[in-house]
Amino acid sequence: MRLVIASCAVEYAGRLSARLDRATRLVMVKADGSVLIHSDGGSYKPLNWMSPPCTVNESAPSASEASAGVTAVWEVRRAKSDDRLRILMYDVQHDSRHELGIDPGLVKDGVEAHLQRLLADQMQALGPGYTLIRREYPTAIGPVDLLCRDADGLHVAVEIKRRGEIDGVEQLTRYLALLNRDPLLCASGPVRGVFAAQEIKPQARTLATDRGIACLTLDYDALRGVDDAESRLF
Amino acid sequence: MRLVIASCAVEYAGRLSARLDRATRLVMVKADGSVLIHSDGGSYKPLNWMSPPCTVNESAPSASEASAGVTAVWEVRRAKSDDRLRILMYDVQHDSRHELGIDPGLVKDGVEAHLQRLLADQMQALGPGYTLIRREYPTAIGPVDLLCRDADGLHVAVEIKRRGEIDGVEQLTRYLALLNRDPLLCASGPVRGVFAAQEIKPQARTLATDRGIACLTLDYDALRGVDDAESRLF
DNA sequence: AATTAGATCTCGACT
DNA sequence: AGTCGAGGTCTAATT
Repeated sequence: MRLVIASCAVEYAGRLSARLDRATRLVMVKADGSVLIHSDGGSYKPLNWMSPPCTVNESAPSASEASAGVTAVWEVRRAKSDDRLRILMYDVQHDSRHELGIDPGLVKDGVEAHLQRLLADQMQALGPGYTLIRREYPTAIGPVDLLCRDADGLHVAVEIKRRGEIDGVEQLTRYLALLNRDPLLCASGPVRGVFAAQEIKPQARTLATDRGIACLTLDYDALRGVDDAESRLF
Repeated sequence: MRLVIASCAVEYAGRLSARLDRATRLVMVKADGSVLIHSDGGSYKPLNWMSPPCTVNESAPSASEASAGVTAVWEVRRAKSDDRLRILMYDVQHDSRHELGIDPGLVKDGVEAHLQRLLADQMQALGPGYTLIRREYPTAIGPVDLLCRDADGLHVAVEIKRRGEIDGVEQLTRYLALLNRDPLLCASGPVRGVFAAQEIKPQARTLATDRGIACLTLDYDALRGVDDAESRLF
């Protein structure tokens, strides 16, 4: 990885055209040739960049560029497309190279799938007397996260989200409409819905309640803790 | 901006939990307190990060951490949420600080709005005899990009995209269905559709053609060139 | 402030 | 290889 702190101006031409007027920025060149131009604020998104695979070509400025103070011109071209990034370097304050090696990568945890697995293992979190029929119960419009039976023998469809928002409630509503047309499922009574999420937005909660859908806030750490404790018994 | 190249391990806890096992990476601390952890590949997205506003607290490792080779522990906390990023620093190969100042920011060009403006100014790009009725013609389901009349006096709805994909065709189809129920618009004949984009995906073109919607590939540079030439006349 | 739609989206999963 | 859906989405415009 090469790190350059320099006063620079940038032009990009690809899906759109964009330019950065002269200012001091970080220019990061990764081992795969990708280039990122960061300012000292904003978010994790660079001001401008070129995704790999691409090649960087460093050249001397033209006479007119040199007279304007440009000390080097970087041409970054993306392979297999005509995307182009032109960096005009003025004062270079810092320039260093570092060997990083390949990265083991990010290990994620706590995704929706994990919540589903944890909740499937811990039906008691839904209430006493719940039993799991199956995860990913198939319907014509997609799989229902969990299909269960409650203490009274009624079927319950559970939709699990990391963050419970209004479209999740809509999704569950569609499933329920479908499930309630299945005579096998609603023989003993209507199929109920439970909207389960780590965090449920007020709007989603209001809509769910209005539609007779119960809301359940999931405590991920508690679910995981119980699961760990149970697995330690063996 | 502070740039640190170090062997480090990272834990993140927030909407999800994630960790990075020990490896050499770039840790970037921006002036606004945000932290980005980059490997030597991937895209512009960091492996892990903390968005501003947040605070970085550097402390000494615990005895057990120190015995494992940890030289410093960075705790990054996001204000107004319990998001937490813990960075265990091992070998620090590089550590530098740089004053960047505020950035003038990216100036964009070529967005959908610009295409719309250019095409509205250059009705001839649609064909001979076209006249503009209005941009952003309002309907109950949203504004149509351009509503025009062709040489035969028939109304034409134009949907403009940078990249023409299938959902853009669906969008235009919905507009056309609505416009064709307006007796004022389809008095002289059915309202036609034109799907205009810098690049039209084969699937979108097939669907559009199948629905009797014409496709128009926009040459942004040509449109802009003509516009510039025209503005130079004044 | 809250909502919506676009993004040089990125990223992973699945077909 | 292409498509689809979600994202710690982010971002800007609009209500």
